[in-house]
Amino acid sequence: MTEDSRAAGAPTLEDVAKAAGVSRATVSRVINGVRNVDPVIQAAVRDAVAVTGYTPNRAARSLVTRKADSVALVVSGAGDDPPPVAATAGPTASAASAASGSSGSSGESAGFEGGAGSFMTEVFADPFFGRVVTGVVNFLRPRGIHPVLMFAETSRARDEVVSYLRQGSADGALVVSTHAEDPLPALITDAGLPAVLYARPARPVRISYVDLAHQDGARLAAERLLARGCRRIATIAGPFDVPAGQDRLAGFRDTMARHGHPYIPVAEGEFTEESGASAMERLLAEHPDLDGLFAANDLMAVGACQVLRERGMRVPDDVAVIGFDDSRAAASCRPPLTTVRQPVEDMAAEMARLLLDRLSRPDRPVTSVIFEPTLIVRASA
Amino acid sequence: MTEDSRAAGAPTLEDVAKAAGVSRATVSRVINGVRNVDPVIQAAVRDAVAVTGYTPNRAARSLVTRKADSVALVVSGAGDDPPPVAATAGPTASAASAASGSSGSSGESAGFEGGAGSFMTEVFADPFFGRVVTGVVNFLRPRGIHPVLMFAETSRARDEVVSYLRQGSADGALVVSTHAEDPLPALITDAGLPAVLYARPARPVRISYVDLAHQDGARLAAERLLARGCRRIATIAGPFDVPAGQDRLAGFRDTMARHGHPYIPVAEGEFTEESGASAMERLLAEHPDLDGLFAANDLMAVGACQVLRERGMRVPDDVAVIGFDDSRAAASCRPPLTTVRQPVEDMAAEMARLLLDRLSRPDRPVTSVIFEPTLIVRASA
DNA sequence: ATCCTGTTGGAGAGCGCTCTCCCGCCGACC
DNA sequence: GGTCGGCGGGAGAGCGCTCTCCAACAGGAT
Repeated sequence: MTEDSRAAGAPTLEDVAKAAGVSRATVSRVINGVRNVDPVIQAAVRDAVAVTGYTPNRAARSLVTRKADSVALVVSGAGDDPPPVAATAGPTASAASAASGSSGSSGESAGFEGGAGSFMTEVFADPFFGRVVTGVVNFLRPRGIHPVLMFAETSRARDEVVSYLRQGSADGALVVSTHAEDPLPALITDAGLPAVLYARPARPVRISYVDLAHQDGARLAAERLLARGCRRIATIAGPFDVPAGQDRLAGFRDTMARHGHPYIPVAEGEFTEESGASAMERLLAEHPDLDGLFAANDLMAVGACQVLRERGMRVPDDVAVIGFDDSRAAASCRPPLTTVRQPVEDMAAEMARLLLDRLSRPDRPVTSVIFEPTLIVRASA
Repeated sequence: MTEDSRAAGAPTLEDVAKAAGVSRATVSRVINGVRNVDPVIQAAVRDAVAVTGYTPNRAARSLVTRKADSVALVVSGAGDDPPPVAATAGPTASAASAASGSSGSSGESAGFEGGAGSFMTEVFADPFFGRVVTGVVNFLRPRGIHPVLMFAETSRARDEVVSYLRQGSADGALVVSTHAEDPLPALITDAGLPAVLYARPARPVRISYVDLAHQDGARLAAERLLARGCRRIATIAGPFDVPAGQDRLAGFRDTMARHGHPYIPVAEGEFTEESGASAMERLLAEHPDLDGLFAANDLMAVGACQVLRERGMRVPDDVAVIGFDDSRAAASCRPPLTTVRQPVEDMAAEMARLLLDRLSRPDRPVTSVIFEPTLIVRASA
């Protein structure tokens, strides 16, 4: 408790004003640095603030400014709605679905009420999300804005997100969908609430997003494999129902075709290590003489490398392997993975920038930003 | 925009009251379910709410209730203060310090202003934090409380956390320190703000925390190794300046001593895979005939296993290995790691419970909770 | 009938802040 | 010397909500 403040409660503007011998309005002006205030009075006010230990009350300020100075950082999934057509609900770029059945792995712990533990566990299993948080926080923090973490994996949870935003608890939302066909973006825009997505939504929504030029990334990978001299090249694609999966495959095929390889063996994976391993096995069953592989993400590449090693095939000597994302897994893989870097932190920061932009000028048209990938060359290709 | 609401703005209680033909107070009572309200009027109010599309304004509510219905989830580090004595600043239980120099790994990305990217990247590198979030969110969500993510790795950032709490933007803090000697807990309690820590602080602070009975966990590991018939047992300890490191070592030593092994080779690690590997090498240099190993966390155990494999020593046939934490790394290790399970999700949920408890009854004495670990037996021991 | 108790709805006072007015003062210009 | 513009400060009206008080009324006991 600071001393001479009134009964119990924290000091208010009124208290500071009294201590400084000025009006509330003047204190407010000094604190918010608005309009000219006599330097002498300014000093007096600052002293009074220090003496009283005053901190502005955020709720009161929010009430009148109609801004919360916080944004919702939403991790959104497909959820419990009746699935429309394809029930495959594959995870999107880089969000592992952790179908791993490894016994004893944490999973949902006992005594949980929500039972939604598994979704969150999945989300954090992939280092991708941590990179997003890093990028977002780095951008928001210097601007005095804080992210509120929310999960929207059920329709109930989605409603809560929308309601949270409508209450004015957050000024807007940064949404990372882990699944295609995520209904949340539409819900948010329908409610007229500002939001920015990570990655282009599967079905078009009038909403801004940040994405990667997946096709270009796949092109880089293809060119690298070809330049290395690989001639019997296959690819492990991401889920076909996810834009990132489609685009990476399309970009890879196009480039290969343009270089005289119209037919490329493809196995579909789900962006997880396990699915990468099994895809590799399927590929090898039909094409045991492969000498080059492009996996649509690092996790699958790691799974593929493991299978190759078990088969006694050396990477990169027998088979050159290229991943995608430049996740931590890529660097720690044996051998370290050549991969297409997705600048996740920068992209996340851009999401935040777009959102704040939108907040300050709501009239502005909805804009999106596409980032260019780069090839990170390591040992595997 | 909902229809018949007034000019532009969202509908308010007043609007609903008008639509329902009652007073503001009555609408408020219906919405908050307080006191008896005639069922007929209740229905009318609910209809009016539906018609107007009313959502209560959180700021206005917070202003009068003096509650934010949110808590700060703070990841705190040692930061930029002059280090007191030991400059080692080891990471605490389960938070990898990611000193990994693997080229090209994300790290801080270009163009960042804060430059604090690396701290966050480190934090998320360990699945531990994701488990904490899972536990916390699972507990808070059904109660309508949301976590605001904050990082407190510099003294500036710490001040911002305190200020955030003092503003009433969050009702309290859940603090996860990644380093010993973290000044944040003291700052928070000095300001009279409610908080709960994950893990007992290195220097005693009057603050509640949730922790694991590390010594008991170490005892389980020791007993398991002994029961297996191991007789030449060593341990890779955590940093000596971290309570978790000390306790796990003490518990292990005690149990071994009680079973006639007063001297146990010890190598200090830093809770990272790399430090575990190098500790293993040091251990083997002096004791090439080891047949049992207890590593103070899974990451170090994984590093140790790698070294053992490189030396041609089989796990568990030549050397039995036990880790600690039951992190994802334990399950995905080859061979899967026998480990001491730390129920992180439950512990995190308990943190949240303790905090809410404290918020509802601030007079209550500060209480802490210690969880009991369990041994998870897999292939490595 | 009268009184008292219990129940239910309304009036209105704030919560702490911002921001629009408005007013007083001073210097400048005619 | 008068008028006027500009600058700096105060007064006060809310922002949307909760909650205390009070009034109105019903029903039972006296």
